[in-house]
Amino acid sequence: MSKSDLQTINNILNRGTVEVLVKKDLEKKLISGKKLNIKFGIDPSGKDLHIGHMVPIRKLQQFQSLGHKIQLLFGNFTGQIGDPTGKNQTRTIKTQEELEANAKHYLSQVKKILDIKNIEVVWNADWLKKLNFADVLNLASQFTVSQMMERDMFQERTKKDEPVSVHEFMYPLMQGYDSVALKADVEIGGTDQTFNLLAGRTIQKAYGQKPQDIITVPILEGTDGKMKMGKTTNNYIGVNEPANEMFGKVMSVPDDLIIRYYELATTIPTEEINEIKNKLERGINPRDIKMQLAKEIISIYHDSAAADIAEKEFVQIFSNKELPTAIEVKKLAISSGNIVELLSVTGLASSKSDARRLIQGGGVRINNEKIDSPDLEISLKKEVLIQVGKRKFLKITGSN
RNA sequence: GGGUCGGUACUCAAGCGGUCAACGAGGGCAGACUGUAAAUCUGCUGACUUCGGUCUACGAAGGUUCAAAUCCUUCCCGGCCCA
Repeated sequence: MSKSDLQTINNILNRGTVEVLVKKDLEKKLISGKKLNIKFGIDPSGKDLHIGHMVPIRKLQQFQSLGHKIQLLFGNFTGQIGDPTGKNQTRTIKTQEELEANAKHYLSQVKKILDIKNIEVVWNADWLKKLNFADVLNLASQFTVSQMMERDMFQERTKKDEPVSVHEFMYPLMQGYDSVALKADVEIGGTDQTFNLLAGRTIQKAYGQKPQDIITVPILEGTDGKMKMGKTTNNYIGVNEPANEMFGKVMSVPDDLIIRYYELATTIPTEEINEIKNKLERGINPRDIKMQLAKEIISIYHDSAAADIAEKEFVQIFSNKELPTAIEVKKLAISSGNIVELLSVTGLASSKSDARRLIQGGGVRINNEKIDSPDLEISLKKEVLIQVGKRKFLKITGSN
């Protein structure tokens, strides 16, 4: 076993993990060099991923680099029920084509980190839909109601007088049975998955298998630094976002999250991160460190050239308060128009009322001059530059 | 099945016949300051408007009333307690 392999094993077990159960067991397995089945479950809803989603993916990549088998499991069966982690909405059943498109979309995003040619993609409906009621009862008999209710989320919901449906108890059973079907040696998930991951161990034992080890990884906080990264909270950095967007978003992350982002969202070695930590403690401007971080992240999802350009652009717009190099140009089929109308049709404001509010709040500039009247008529004979807030720029030209 | 409490905007949460597009808080957006950090301060936060208003919204559908988020009826959904 090479030195770098040992390094990777150390990373697997210690970097960016919350819990590793059973750590000694897993360590032994890893050092033995035996090929392991590494399971990771995905909800096939076809969403766009953000760098928070990539935290466990990065962990998978570490396993992959040691030659272990990555089993990406699309929960097309479980997806119909919905993990109680989210809101208890009845999911619409998706067609086969939709599911496949979603999986493709998913893989196209994780391939920036994972070698997707070398993974096994599986669908849990393949085995779950074959189970009959007796099988389900057998699975259910592995747990007591109190054990189920121990799950923190159920506790919370009960405390808040929110409903918990019986079928939600089935979710960990199914996920656990998935581990049986895959003969998983290790399963990875966010800390919110701990219960489900542990259920896998119980159920594997019931089926006479050696229980999987589990690794839980942190849920990355979003750019607001408070809530977990997500689309609904609008605090995410999407992996498919343009480099400039990424740069700005990383810069808006609160200072005290810099190290966490380094640990969870980059491949910078731990020793270097410690150096950065030292620098911060010695009072270096966190802004400069954050710029490094932004470039680091962009290099992963774009490349280092794009990262440099994004940095220049950022300095230009926000430090020097100059215009961006490239501004989108929109052509309209009119020769002039009311400013409120223009803001609304170009999407710079979500409605005419919104446009009026923005103008009254002093957030709109035309050709670099602040305007204050919503009745302004704008001639489009020449190209007009509209700026809304600090970061929305648009050039409009008319029909003649 | 019985009892009881409840369902209000992105979230929490007031309001309990007119002054309610709906108090307040959080979030969001914009402005000042700044490092697009934090903290702080200010304004805005349903849509349309000839800026007079108009329309749509307080679980759903009906009804009472000049007037309903507020009262009545039925229905749907949920919590808790009892069985």
